Amino acid sequence: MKKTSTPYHHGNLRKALLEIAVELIREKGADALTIREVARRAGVSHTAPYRHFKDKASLLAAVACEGFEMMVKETKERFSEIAHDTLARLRVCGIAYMEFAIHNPARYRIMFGSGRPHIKNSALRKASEASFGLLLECIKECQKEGTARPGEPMEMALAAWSIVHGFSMLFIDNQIRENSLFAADRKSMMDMVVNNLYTGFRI
Amino acid sequence: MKKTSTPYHHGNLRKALLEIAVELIREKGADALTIREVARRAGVSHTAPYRHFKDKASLLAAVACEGFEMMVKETKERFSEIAHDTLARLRVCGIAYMEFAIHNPARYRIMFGSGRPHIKNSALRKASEASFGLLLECIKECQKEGTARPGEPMEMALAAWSIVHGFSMLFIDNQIRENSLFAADRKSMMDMVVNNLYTGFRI
DNA sequence: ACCTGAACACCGTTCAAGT
DNA sequence: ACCTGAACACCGTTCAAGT
Repeated sequence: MKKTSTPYHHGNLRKALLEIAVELIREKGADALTIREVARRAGVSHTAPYRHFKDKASLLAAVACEGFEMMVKETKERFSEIAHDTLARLRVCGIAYMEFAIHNPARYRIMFGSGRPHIKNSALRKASEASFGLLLECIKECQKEGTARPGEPMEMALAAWSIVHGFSMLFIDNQIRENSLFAADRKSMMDMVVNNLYTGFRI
Repeated sequence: MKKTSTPYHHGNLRKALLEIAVELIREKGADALTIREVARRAGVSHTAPYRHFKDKASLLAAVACEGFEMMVKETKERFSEIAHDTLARLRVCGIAYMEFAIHNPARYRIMFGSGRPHIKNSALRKASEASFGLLLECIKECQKEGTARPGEPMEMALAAWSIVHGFSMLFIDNQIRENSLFAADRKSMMDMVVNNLYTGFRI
């Protein structure tokens, strides 16, 4: 009756822990993410997670890392669905970013979590830079084709990142929705954001 | 030897607790903000704070509230220092916002803290709306004078808020500085942000 | 009114010990 | 290798009791 994986060993505890962590945050908020509760749900002792993650911060870093990878993947999928139009791609870059944040608020908050204790995690850094790189490339392509004004691409990417990140944060923290000052729905608010960045305030 | 305030009663515990809370976050990060540690530093039992704040979230809400009031005050002070130039005021609105965030990162993070548990606090909401109102008025004035393009002011204010909030968050979470992709200093990065919003990406 | 101390039900982390 | 249980030093919150 012995298989390669026994009932005693959990098989893929690491993966299970990550899934449970996200579940937990989604269900009960960031404060409910407790290493002991994750272990409980996994049916494992509260010290078992320490075999897979150095500490709580490392668990959070892993969740964040997955998040950036998901974001990049989703954005690329959208790219392949549209014609090769540089401006459309730039727009998709922003929209996909905000939609990811809004659809995965718990995870997104961890990705940019307070006090960034886990930023020195190198896998996480690499994943986050890949996401930024996508944006940067889009801007450069637009400039090459003449659909965006000339200018330092890095500066423009920073502005673009700021606006989509700012909107996402404000939205998921209910700083916008509950204000009731904004009548518009999600979709049109996201359009507003990218349109305003493209058009600017100048006359 | 009896004065109006005895050594037994603390006098102004509430105020002291708020100050200590900010100190604590600045020194040791958000995780170190513990109601027990605040009480310890105030030289008071760990349950005394509950006389002044319903729970930890209420303490945080009070800290956040003070923050918005400080931000509005600082922005208005800058207004009075410059000529009455609508566009300059709009710019100052953004710069003052980002500078407040960067100079008070701990407090700023609480103001937009994860999971907004205290947003239903009405004093906090009022203070935050006052800050947004300032921005909204600036935009309307610019439109009246023809220094900003026409358009729904609310939408434009949301875009402006998003970009300065996004930049502030990215900066204080070291998502920008440690990237080392950006050679620029604080001051010129903030200029970049407002310039990009004003100019836009269009040709 | 304002403050205290004990108590309760939790945490994260460590470490010797088990299979 | 992987997991457990007890232990340590903490939390937030409640509540009867003191001045």
